[in-house]
Amino acid sequence: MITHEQTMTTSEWEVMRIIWTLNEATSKQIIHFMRLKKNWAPSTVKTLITRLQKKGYLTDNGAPRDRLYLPIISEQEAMHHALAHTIGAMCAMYVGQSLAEVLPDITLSRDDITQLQSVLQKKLTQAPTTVACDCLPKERITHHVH
Amino acid sequence: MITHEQTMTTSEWEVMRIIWTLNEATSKQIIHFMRLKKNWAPSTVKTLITRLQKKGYLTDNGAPRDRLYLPIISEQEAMHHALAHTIGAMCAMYVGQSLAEVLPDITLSRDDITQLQSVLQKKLTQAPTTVACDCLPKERITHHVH
DNA sequence: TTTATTAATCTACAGTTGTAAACTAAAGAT
DNA sequence: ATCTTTAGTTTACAACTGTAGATTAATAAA
Repeated sequence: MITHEQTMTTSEWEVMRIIWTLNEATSKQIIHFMRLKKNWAPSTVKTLITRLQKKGYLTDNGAPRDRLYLPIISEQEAMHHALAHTIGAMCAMYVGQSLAEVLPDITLSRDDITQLQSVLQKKLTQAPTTVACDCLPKERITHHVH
Repeated sequence: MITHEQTMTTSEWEVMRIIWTLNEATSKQIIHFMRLKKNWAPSTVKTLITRLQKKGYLTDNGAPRDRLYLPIISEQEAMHHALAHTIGAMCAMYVGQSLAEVLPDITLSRDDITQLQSVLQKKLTQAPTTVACDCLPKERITHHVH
């Protein structure tokens, strides 16, 4: 099987959150927090770190010991991608509704809200009346000549 | 390894979109559309259908042939879950910003936008000034008595 | 410098996913 | 009633994930 797009798994994501928040971290720190969060064994964390490096999400400062691991992609970038990816896989017709359903359960700051409102306001002028379902691929109609 | 939560994979999701849109479908129809969308072999689609049934996302009308497959969960429900799941795994502090970044690239109808705006307006009164990062688990501080 | 400690690498292994061929059982055609 | 065509069931298999023990290589301690 040819692997297409390299995505972060949920476990890997958890590890990245620690590192993003600390800006850089030793395996010891990561292990510490992941034990608190998920009660993972140290080796589990090590494995995840290695995989994240292979996937190109993480580097390190090359120290032979007490090495520091550093994110290659920022948390905001990663979040942007993840969100765009999730939404991109969905039926365009229901995306707006879905967002409206999910929003009430999300904690947003006053500034977030005004920011979002302004973005929406800008979109309003260009907004179409309806959004069509895009779940079925276009049937390329063949004209049967006879 | 004990499997925790049963999630739909992206490939399974593609299959579900077809069925959701047709309301119910024969394997023939699904195979047809998945060939157009992904150029999958018929058996591939069959496998996915079986897995979706095992995971409880799909049933069928029991016919021994030309069987109809029916979704157990609605597209909107599934989308709601997926979106909540993605957002739930993210740093609370940046969710608002991420949404604001992604919104411009999303097609929303005029109604969607006003709907979203009204939801946001309602949230505004209760909204906090800031949202803290929740990437690190709470360190339970132990008081060392000596 | 020998030893104990700890960090990093290697190996492991079952379950999931992407991808599909082979086989079997209905139903339609002859 | 037999053959052909489909639809459904089994089997396959490599890559990816979750989860972690075993081994080796640096350091710190004795």
